[in-house]
Amino acid sequence: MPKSHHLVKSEPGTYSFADLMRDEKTVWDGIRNPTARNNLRQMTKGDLVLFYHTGNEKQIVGIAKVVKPAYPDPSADEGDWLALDLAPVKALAKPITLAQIKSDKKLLHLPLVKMSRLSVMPIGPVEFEYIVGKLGGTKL
DNA sequence: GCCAACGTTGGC
DNA sequence: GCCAACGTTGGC
Repeated sequence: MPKSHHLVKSEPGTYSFADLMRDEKTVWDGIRNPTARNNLRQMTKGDLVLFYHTGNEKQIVGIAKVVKPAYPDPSADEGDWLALDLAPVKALAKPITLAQIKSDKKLLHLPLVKMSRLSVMPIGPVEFEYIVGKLGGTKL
């Protein structure tokens, strides 16, 4: 399966990228939205994931990777929900704010802009590279 | 505090 | 099966 790129959101007060760096690995569970769940299902081992902070920050702060693809969410009592395991790759040299994304024609179409409730979404390879490399000033 | 953009629920 | 009302999330 070809590699894909995604973006996940987290409230930094609940679980931040710094927490992921500290833990070295985490279970990404608790997703209760069908669209987000379907996106989780598309992610395979080794896929890179942008890590976005919601709330006061509203910015992409780091890159993570999938270390274990989707499996039934252990935190779900009922229903068809998925979790997966994430590990940190590196923090972005320069975080990219939502305002910056909204003001950039190349990124204006990202689901992040209009579908504010969606917590897991695909990102095209071109956009991913543009965000990480050009805007984020980060080399993988 | 309000609004936008969903998803869910329940009456019909 | 439709859709109005309500709930939720996240941004402004």
